[in-house]
Amino acid sequence: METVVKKTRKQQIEEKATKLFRQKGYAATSMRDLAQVLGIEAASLYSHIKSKEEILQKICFRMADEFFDAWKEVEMESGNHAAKMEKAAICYVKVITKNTDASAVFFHEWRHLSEPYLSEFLAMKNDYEGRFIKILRDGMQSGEFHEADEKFMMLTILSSLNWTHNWYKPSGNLSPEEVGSKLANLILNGLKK
Amino acid sequence: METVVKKTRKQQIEEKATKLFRQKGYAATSMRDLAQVLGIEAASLYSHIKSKEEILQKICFRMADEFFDAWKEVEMESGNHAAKMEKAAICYVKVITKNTDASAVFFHEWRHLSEPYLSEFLAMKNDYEGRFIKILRDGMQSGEFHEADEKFMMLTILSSLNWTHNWYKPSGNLSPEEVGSKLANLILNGLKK
DNA sequence: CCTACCGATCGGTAGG
DNA sequence: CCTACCGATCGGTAGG
Repeated sequence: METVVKKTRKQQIEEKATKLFRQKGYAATSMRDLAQVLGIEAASLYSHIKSKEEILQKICFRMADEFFDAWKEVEMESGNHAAKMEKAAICYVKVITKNTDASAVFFHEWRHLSEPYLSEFLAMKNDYEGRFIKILRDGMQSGEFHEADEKFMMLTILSSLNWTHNWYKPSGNLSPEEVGSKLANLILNGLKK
Repeated sequence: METVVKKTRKQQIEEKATKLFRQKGYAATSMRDLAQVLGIEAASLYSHIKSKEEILQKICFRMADEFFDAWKEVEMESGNHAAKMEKAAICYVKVITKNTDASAVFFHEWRHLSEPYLSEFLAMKNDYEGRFIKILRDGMQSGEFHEADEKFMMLTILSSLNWTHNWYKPSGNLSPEEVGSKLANLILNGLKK
């Protein structure tokens, strides 16, 4: 049923590297490990990529791009702040669940980026966190949300959303939308009846 | 005001290693890095420790022990399930905030443990998660909590609690108890008024 | 705790 | 994409 897309060697390298970086961590994954998975010699990798770190950069910045793309949909949400937060959670979780391997690398291995990529990455992260904070602040000002420390709230919410990369199984019975919606519901309404 | 405790060389090694493992990751930290921070030669480390991994084992299992110790206090809580969950959150967060460096290593670097330590570690993690699930299940059965997937709830709650290692500053104006209590409140009652 | 050193492995290049 | 190889660095040991 799926359209078979011919993958370039470079795409194959990035895909296998993503899996390995997730499993073993970036630093503990050698180019020889990667080559072996692809059935070629380590030296041959360098016909397609410039360096080990280049692969990490691709993974991290592609994920960042996807998160920013997803936000466009959030901006179209015209409901109240709770609806905006739910929409943000759903869009965010959709990006994560679409590629849990790349997400894991994105969340855990970015610190191995060298400058200036590291600074750029952190700036993007900060920007994104600010967007969540804005929803929280607006919702508090309008009286819709409880008053509380915005940053504390943002960190707590994002940690719940981020963690989905670690347990979401595309083969399970929850769609990305359902996961995002359920998470938003728990965050907004709480556990207690 | 603090009591000055004489630290053994071994303790100093473990302390500095914890900081480095957190900053750079376990795999990317070399024994020469560690020796340099201590002002000695890398070879000299081996008079005090058996191997690099032994340090990681100590960090991970000491944290695990502290989490289990903390649970004893949770068991003494005799209130309703919401009170039990709050108590569990507070005790858990207290352990994390007491040592954010070791917690970061505990949460991120355990996968570099070799067998049989890895299996033992995962078994303990599973045990601990089960304790949270039990509170959730009991609270649902008693009608105190909303019905929902227990595992999903547990993962969401724990991810919020775990993430405190990443932003808690002992120098800030929130005590560990306050952080745990606020997190529990957000989880139990939600963001919405 | 040091000097001296080990074999293994690392990311990457030259040249085909 | 391969063979052949580079200098650097790794965790760790021997012997003092």
